[in-house]
Amino acid sequence: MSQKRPSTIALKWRTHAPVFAALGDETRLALVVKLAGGRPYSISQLTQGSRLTRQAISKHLRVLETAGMVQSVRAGRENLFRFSPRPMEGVKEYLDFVSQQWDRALSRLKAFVET
Amino acid sequence: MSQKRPSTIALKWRTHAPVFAALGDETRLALVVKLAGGRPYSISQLTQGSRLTRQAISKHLRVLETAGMVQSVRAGRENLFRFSPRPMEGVKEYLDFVSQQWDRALSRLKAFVET
DNA sequence: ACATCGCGCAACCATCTAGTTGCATTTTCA
DNA sequence: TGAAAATGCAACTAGATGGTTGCGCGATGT
Repeated sequence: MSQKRPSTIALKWRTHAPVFAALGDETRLALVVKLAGGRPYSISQLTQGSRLTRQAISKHLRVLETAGMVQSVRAGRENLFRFSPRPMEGVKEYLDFVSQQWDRALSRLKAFVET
Repeated sequence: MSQKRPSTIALKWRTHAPVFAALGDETRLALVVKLAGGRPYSISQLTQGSRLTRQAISKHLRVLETAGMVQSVRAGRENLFRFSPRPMEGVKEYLDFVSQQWDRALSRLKAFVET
């Protein structure tokens, strides 16, 4: 948890923003949660229980795939999608970085007030 | 080991998705990082150094504000914005939850393979 | 062999979004 | 008092986004 990852993180919103954007849709967020359960699902399976069309789900999966959060493998006539954790880890690091920034700012403020 | 707790977290993408969406834009992500530095900024100050219009920045700040990530206070003729950490904390929790789900899935898979 | 399942492609549509410009309003300060 | 600064409000545009429907095609199972 305490890896010293310096300023390489700071200016990478160019790579992180698409991941956040991919998570910014309720449908996609639900898909991510389901796939993070470990089991791969086909498009039709993921469509089951959602009142959306198969095409809609398919499009959402494409978005997640281009964001790198999901990988697809063709298995016969069906296309299996499985979760891919790396982008989310990157995004978590980023949020931790911002939180740290904020916490340090508060500490400085507190130190200043107490003088 | 299956805690029946997670329903408090699991089904909250309805509240988390807007925060992710707010972070899903490069401009807004940059604004968040800047404001997380601790110091409050006015709209004009935040516009400085960005090739966007003041109105564009203003709109982005509105988006961040309705997502709860930023709070504004009127100070004379200028409007000061400061970072608000709670939504980001919630989102971090959520990502941790998904990661845990994934890690446990991997553990189960490993245990299964090793039998 | 053939019906069916799962999928991709394409067109189409409505709405949202990011951005602009123009103008009005309030606050500051010389 | 009056100019300039900081903001708000409104209208508008181009392009992205989320969703649908229709059709065609390769894989599957009986």
